[in-house]
Amino acid sequence: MLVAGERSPDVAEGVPVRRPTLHAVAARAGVSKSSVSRVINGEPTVAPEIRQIVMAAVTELGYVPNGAARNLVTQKTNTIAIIVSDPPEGLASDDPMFAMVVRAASRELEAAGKQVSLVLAGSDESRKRVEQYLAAGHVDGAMLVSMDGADPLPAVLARTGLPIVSHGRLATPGLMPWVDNDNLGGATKAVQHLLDQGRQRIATISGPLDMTAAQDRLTAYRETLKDTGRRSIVALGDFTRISGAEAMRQLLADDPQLDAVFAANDLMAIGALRTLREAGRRVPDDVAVIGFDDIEAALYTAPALTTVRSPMGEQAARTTRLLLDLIAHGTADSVTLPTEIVVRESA
Amino acid sequence: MLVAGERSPDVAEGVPVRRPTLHAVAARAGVSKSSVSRVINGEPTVAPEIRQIVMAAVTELGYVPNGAARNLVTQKTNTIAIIVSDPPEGLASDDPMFAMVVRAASRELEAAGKQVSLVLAGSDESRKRVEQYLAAGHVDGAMLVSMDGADPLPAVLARTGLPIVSHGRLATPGLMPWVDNDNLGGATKAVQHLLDQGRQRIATISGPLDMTAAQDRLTAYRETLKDTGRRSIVALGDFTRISGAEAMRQLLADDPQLDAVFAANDLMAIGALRTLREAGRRVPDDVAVIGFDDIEAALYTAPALTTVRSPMGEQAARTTRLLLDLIAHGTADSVTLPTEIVVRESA
DNA sequence: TCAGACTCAGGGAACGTTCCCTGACCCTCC
DNA sequence: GGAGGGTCAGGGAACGTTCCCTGAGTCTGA
Repeated sequence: MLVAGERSPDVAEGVPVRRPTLHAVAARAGVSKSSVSRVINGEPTVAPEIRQIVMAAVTELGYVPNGAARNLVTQKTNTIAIIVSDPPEGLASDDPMFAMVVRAASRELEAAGKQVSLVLAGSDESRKRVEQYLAAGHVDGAMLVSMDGADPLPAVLARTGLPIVSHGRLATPGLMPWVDNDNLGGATKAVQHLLDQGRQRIATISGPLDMTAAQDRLTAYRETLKDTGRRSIVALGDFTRISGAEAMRQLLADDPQLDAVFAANDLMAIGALRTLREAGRRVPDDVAVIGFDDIEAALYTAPALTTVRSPMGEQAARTTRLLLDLIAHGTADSVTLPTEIVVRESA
Repeated sequence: MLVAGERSPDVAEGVPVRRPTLHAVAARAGVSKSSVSRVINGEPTVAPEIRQIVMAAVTELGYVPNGAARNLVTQKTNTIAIIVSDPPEGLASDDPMFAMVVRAASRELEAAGKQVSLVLAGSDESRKRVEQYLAAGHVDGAMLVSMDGADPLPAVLARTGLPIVSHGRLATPGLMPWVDNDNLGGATKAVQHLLDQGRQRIATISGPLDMTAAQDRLTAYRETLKDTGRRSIVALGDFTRISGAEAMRQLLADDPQLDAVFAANDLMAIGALRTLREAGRRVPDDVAVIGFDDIEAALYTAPALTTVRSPMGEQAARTTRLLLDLIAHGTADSVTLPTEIVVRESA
């Protein structure tokens, strides 16, 4: 019942309503706040009848423990930061990798009862903020996503002493555990597939070379070709569709006779496909195209894209579990996941 | 200088190092913690020399204020929740909308000095957790993304009294402010474009009808066609590529004579394109295809997709600012953003 | 029957801030 | 010269939990 002048705790009208505290529940139930705390936290050493009385008071008042107070006293937050290096405005903002990774990691963390704090590390000042944020004890651990080699952030964050892992191997080894794909193996398979088809002039569209994934894929391309005495034909992209389209134009200008392209990711392969279509080259008859990642869109290109499957969702999930392990046991081992080739129409 | 036996505060080796507190800084600087607090928070009523001494102690000790303690006493967290309804495992996990919206919103929040808490609301139990999470005072406000009409979450959360806004209009009006596209207008333009081309049998692939965006787009399709005396040909999708491909198959079976399709989003249009190609229909000669959203991938289909541009990034940014307004002023007005048609090759 | 162990509730000190309030000190002006 | 006002530092009470410790009460076994 509401007495005149009282406010229903459910209704907020402008004035913020103070939520009930442990103390209020204790008073309502006629027990100490220690007992209420014990009930809330499911401790066994509490009499069934008291538990029942307390539970009744809890539901009656709609009590929910205050997070900040809890965090303060327990010195943990139950929160994990996902730190994504944010490209300058506009670049690859619909990146399927972002969606897959963030989503898969969030699911895994949710399942482990952790909350997710998403941090975009873009400008230099925001990097400073990230460091402060972690140091402020807002999170129990962090997961780095798609850091490039030039980025000082991993080293800085590693020094905080907080448990941190990386999604993808870092340029600087030993800083923290990571989970990566077998980029070397996957790219080798891709190029080998083109060779097996009898392709003679095999070009590649590389990713940004400050990222280890791009480096590895380029290295494997070069090594594999070298063994056959063929020369490398390389154009540089940045993992976006448009950079793939542009790089393909350049490749066609550099070597009009090329008959195959290995793009370091599917997005760039999709861009390359468009350029080839505009240039009147048939795929795969005139030019074979192979990508990397096997994103869902690869199934819907015309022709459907042959590519290397890298299990992005699983990589994210494994990275998450790696972090949880690190938090729980203080140690965790890096993992490399296998990749496999998926042959469709484009090569 | 480190005395033997001491630990550098920078280095953590197994044992977690306690970070310095306000108290420690005060002791180091030889002032009270009140003064340190004032310096940290940039209050003007502090003598320059004291400020300097304190700042020196702060940098020397590497002090960063503890977030939990701050949140506890100030009753605010500087954190905003982005609550995304998470589809059952696997469904549209590379959704470009997810990436765009989360990214744009995060950028805007970052710029406003807010932290982002990403919450995936999937199963029923996780919904319960979301409610508890908000009630626990972990965030100052929340933004709902792509809630379907059947979802009880918006109503439940609205009752917490916390400032909440919705990205996209909700099925239940009046619950909270929102920012939406002009779906009605955009879909009308799309269908009108097909009519203007002289298309006779215009079908549509609808989105999931428990979402207002899908409803609006379908309604506009129906209304626009009704005026011309044509009959509606509708297949149901769920906004994913594969559902678009499947729906297209069904449409072709239902009416082999159709000469145009309006897909309620680009992803489904992309799926439809594939089915049409497999069925040997030429686009746009035999069948015109038009999508909705103008995602980046629409530029890379063959043929390039004609579509309706809905400014997803701006919608997310506006939704974010709406929330910040709501928090600051206690009130905010819903917004509808204009849409425009983008004519490419497919229609 | 009584000591000792065991069970379980309550009191109260932390956790690390912010912020109100008091009061020291200096300056100005009558 | 002293009252009054203004500036600015320090003390300490919150904020809402957890968790250690004490102690009341019950049970067991000699």
